[in-house]
Amino acid sequence: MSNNAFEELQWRGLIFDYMEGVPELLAKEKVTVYNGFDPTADSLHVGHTLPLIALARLQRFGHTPIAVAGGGTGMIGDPSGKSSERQLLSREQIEYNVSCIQKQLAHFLDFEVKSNPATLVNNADWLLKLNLVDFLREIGKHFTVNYMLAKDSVKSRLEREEGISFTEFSYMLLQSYDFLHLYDTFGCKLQTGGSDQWGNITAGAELIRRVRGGQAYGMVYHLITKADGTKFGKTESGSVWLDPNKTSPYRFYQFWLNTDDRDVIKYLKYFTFFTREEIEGMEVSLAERPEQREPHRALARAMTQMIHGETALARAEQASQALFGGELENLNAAEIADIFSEVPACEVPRHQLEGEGYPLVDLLVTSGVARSKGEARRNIQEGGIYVNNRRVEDVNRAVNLQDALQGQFVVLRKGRKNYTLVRLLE
RNA sequence: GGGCAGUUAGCCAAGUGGCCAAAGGCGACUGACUGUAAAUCAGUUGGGGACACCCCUUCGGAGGUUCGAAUCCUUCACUGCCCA
Repeated sequence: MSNNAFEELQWRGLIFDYMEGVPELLAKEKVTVYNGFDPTADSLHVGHTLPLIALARLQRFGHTPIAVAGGGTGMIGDPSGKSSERQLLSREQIEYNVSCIQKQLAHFLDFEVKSNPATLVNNADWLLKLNLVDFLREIGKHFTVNYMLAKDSVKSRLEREEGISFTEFSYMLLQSYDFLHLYDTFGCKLQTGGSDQWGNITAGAELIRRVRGGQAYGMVYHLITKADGTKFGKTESGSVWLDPNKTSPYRFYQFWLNTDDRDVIKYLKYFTFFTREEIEGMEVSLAERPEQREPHRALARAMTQMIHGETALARAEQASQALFGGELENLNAAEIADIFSEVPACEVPRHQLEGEGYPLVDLLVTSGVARSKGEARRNIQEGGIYVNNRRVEDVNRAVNLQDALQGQFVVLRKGRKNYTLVRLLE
């Protein structure tokens, strides 16, 4: 670990831009720093963890973190980084989302430490109380429309035909007000965020300077990019969430394990607490023994443990080994049930497999492996379907009781790594 | 309220009376090669079937013209832009 927070974030490649004076501030003072999180869904996803972990890093250097759930700003919608106007969420939905993500936010920070305990707040607590006329007089007066129009988030939308609503246009005022409020209440002097937040953050610092004559700072992180140009944090089945009910620990583990070689070292720096020496060691391993995928494994292990804990990690690893190792016949019923607990499953009455058995094409559809019989048939013809890890050659194959592992399960697989467990019911 | 433009498959986008289950691109799926990577190459991508052949449904909704409509007409809805 470096001996100063800024250097630490710097060598990890996190910092995209910062206001003048930030390195000195972080070196000399114990700073109260905040980062906001939008309640656009009922769970955070992997992308959110970057600024969140960064907040935890800052706390380890003695700074005091504040995580802000955007229960108030979420009512408006941040235009930053969005190419079109967003649908407003209902108030109930936002409140529910806030309650969900607050639990997740709390997981990363230390609230017990005496010297610099973390704080968790919801900006609905102060924003919803605002009175429009007062707000326009006290806050709005400090911003010129010219200034606001010059912000990237607004400018890019003005260039498009559909424009930007007054609602979203006003967003930066609310976020600026947040900063001011936290400055007044907690002495918060630094705001962090993704690089798309630069405009909102500088607006807040500007407001503090004008209203209080105070000096506040901003620092933004790189948006996470992928070498193949696709969006980080998405898989074929959607976003990778922190909530285990939305993304199972097994899938979560697999998400990290499948990281592109070109990105893996970057992610280790971004997301994990491995030291510089450890990461440099993995860089060597990647160059010399790429097929071992040591860095990928380390990344997947660290992230799964951090988010889901030791037990879930052990299960995810065990499942991964069994699934990609192949030998299913040697497992007992309890092991199968355990390993495949992470994998999509369906239930089928045992009697359907009696005699001739259940046509595989139909089983693929009822189990959700294929969306239609045509697709199922195609998948088999292409050689992409496996029953108990054995490739199926015959489109007309049926699955019968002889295929049942331990008399209770049938394991379907599509392609290299899409497993589904069929459970037989009495 | 007025004028104009638009609404085609997961997305973008061609098609403007039959040869249209609908070009092309992206995405996605499968295979080969591999390291559960990348790149590359090949195939597939509305549904159903007795599956190299047939049937059904789909081009914003409803109705109509026609032997025949994604394509023409009427009407409704929605979206965008401009004017008030």
